[in-house]
Amino acid sequence: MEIQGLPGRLLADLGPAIASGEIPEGAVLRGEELEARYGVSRTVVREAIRILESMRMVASRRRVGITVQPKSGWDVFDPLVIRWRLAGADRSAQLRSLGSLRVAVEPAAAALAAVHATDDQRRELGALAVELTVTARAADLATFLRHDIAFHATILRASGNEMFAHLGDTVGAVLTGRTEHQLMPHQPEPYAVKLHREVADAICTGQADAAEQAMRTIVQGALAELDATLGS
Amino acid sequence: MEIQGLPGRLLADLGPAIASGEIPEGAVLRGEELEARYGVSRTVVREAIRILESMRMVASRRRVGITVQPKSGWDVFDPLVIRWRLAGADRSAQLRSLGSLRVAVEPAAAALAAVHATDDQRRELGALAVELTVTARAADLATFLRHDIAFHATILRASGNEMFAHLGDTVGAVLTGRTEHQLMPHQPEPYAVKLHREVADAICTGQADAAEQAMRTIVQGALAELDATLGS
DNA sequence: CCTGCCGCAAAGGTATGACTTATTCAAGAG
DNA sequence: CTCTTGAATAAGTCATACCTTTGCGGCAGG
Repeated sequence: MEIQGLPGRLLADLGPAIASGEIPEGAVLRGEELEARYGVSRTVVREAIRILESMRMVASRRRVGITVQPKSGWDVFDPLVIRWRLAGADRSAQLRSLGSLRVAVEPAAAALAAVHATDDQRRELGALAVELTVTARAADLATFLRHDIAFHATILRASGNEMFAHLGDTVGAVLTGRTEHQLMPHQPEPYAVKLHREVADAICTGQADAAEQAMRTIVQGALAELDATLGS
Repeated sequence: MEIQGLPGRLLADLGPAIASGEIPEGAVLRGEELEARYGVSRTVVREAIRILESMRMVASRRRVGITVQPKSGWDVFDPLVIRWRLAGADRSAQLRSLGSLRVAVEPAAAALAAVHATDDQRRELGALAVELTVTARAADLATFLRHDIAFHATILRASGNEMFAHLGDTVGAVLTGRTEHQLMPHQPEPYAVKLHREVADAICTGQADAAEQAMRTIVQGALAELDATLGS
């Protein structure tokens, strides 16, 4: 999953630092300086920088150096960028953006899933809905989270749209993040769990509209809760 | 915008070749071979490969080489990947995916824009709606396209959500692509143009629901037309 | 004092050779 | 037949040299 080797270590250090604003927009890094700071060769520095450049987080120009680009230009859909932002000072802004994205995408995905899901996927969703209900009653947050992530990822995958499917990991990161940072009630709300069952039912029985509506209620609720917790 | 230098040239060649399936999944490239084929040094090859690797299109392993990864793992939101796929054999699949994404995102963006757009952005939208109406009557497809792209990009930006905003270029690529490949009527449909005016009106007057509905009609229409043209 | 030309120097870009390390595969020992 | 071991291979890293672009300062001329 991760970028390997020494360039990976550089990236794991520079990426979060830039994402969090610790290295601010407009800052200039020199390759030679990075070589010294990390005790690596030019090759390694250049490869790491190239990757950051392909994410539009930095731009490297001759006679100037490597300048940190304005946040507005970054590839905000890049999984690494999302993770780095979720980990740092930008966490709440990133959660808000992703919240809106979920409100847009997940209901549409649920509707498509009701039409396109395979039998296995429908079975899987039914099973996950049951698991969610049980672990919610038991207040087993860790297991609940795992199944919740699987639930949403399965629907995104079942939509049959590759782009939706790829948001599965991102949604997973959101759910993990909000659980880790106490942005959720200690025990999942029974109403939310009921809605998950409704979504699963609707998808299993091929009711696209019902699936879309129930899912919309879920993600709108999540967004509202987020806004409430983070303040406005 | 583009990746510069020799690695950029490598990328511009390998990326489309992989995206189009010309270099199939599972194929193995050797660094040394690429050096020879393009007449460049290791440095250059490695940097290009690193970028493809960060897009999850290839993976490089010792003693094995550089293997092309299954399409299902690619960073399908990366602008380069999208462009490469739009340019090659995958064009229709990519257009379908993006069509669904638009149906999900643009109505939501329109609703948000009705609330968050600045005065300048509302003015801009009004002006663009007028331009669309005029150029549609004149059947000036090139100008129409330019304004259409600006229209959708402005709404996405006005939504206030950075992730939506970044889809502006992608939507632009879709609109350009379908015009270039005769996936559109020779003269824009008057009804579609009317809907654009409705969206602009609704956003200018802050009517989120109306904006969302009109926009949904637009993008659903575009998707339906696409499905009809590409066949099923 | 301002303007424009010119050349230097600083920084990234590319090339290359040597060396390191991980990993596959096959040969040989048990 | 299995397990171990070793050699071959390809990527990973380093150090160095040289090329190319470009910003800036100085100098000449207006």
